[in-house]
Amino acid sequence: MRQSKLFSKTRFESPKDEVSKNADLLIRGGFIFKEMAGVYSLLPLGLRVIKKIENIIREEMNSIGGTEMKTSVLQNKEIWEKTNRWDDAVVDNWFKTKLKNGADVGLSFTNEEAYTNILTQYVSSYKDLPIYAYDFKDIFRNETRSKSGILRGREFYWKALYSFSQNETEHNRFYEKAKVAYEGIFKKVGLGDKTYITFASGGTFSKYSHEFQTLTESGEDIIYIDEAKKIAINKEVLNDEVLNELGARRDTLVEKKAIEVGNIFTLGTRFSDALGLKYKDEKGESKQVFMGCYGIGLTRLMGTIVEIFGKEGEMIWPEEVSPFKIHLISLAGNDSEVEKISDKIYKELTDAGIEVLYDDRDMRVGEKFADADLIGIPLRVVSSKKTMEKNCFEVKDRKKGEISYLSTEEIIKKLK
RNA sequence: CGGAGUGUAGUGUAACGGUAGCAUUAAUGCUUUGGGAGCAUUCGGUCCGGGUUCAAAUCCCGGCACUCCGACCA
Repeated sequence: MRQSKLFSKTRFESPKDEVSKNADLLIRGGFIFKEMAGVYSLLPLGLRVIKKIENIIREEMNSIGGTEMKTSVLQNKEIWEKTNRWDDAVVDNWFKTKLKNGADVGLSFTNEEAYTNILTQYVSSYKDLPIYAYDFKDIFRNETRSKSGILRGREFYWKALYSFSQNETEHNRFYEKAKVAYEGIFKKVGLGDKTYITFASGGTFSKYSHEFQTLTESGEDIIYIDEAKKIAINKEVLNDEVLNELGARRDTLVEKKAIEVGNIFTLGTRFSDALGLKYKDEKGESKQVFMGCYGIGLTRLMGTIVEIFGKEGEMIWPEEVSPFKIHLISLAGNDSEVEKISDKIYKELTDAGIEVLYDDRDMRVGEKFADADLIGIPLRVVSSKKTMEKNCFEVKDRKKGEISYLSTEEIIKKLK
């Protein structure tokens, strides 16, 4: 993409109404636009990052048997009354509205009811199970206080997968697979070494749920890490009994702040009971479907990546989620020869299937480099009179801080 | 929802109750071109509603919005 066609502009100064690093850098880089507290639009660059994350998650979900679909945002009150989650006294962060005919509808704050209800139509035999269905969706939560930029918004984008199994044994097998898939996701988006699988409170059907917590000072959660076991325990469930059970010792635990970037938990039959999701087993006996839930907030994940990799006035995206692979900067000035060469490498890289943000604007170097620092693409390629004379391009690995001089072919090779 | 703070141009900031200024952006021209360049000209603003006053960005009341701390986070 030619940067001259990118309508978003970087900002020299921090917005005065944001304190969190993620919102500061994402707004300054032109990734998001603040609509109101806790509500942000995704600009072209931000959407590209989200799509990258989305594809990473999609691949992992599909690899463990997930089937993608899309549930509606408008929700039917009757369904939620059956699970006792319509009443504001029970769930206080609903956004609710009315149809013209006066009927109440809600905007999805989660998806258990929708999936369970849909599947009552389609599941009748043990042969229909298991089912692993998921969607990417805008979710609405009427938080009393949104905070920390895009980490806790009133409207956000998430992935939720629901597993429907014949029984707990079958459920547990998938649950363990989901854990591995989640680890793969966080590794791929660049958070692997800072993200810990964390024991958290479970609910009716299991002792624990598992959260994926990424260590950072800007986190809201307190967790206790056992570095040797590579696990963590959420402060909310930490007690002697739990320590005993997990074989951990208090004196080896380290207290850390973290952001919950994902969670998986066992739902059991709570929703299938309430909504009548049953199947007939081999003997013709009626059984309740056993459920699990697996969530990741994509917008929160993007914010977390910025918290981890952002510095003052500078961002370096992990390669897998970077909006483009290469930031090509042309320092042509008035030199039409340099411009020709810049256009040429842009075309060659693009033709090779590489995503390039091409800074073809007529601006000074300082400004172009400052923009590149904010936009955060990890690989920067400069085309200038200097590089033209050397018959190559300057390639900077921004993460390592290394500069090399390569031909177009060598750059393509480097990215393959 | 409780507490604290803040609302001035697209952005960031000044102004004792007395001419709304500076920087940046944008526009035009000339110069400049490897880290937010220089000169000149131009455009653009006091959150909303009420009150006090000869006079309100400034004081008072109400509303709205935003930030932070706490509570909450299925």
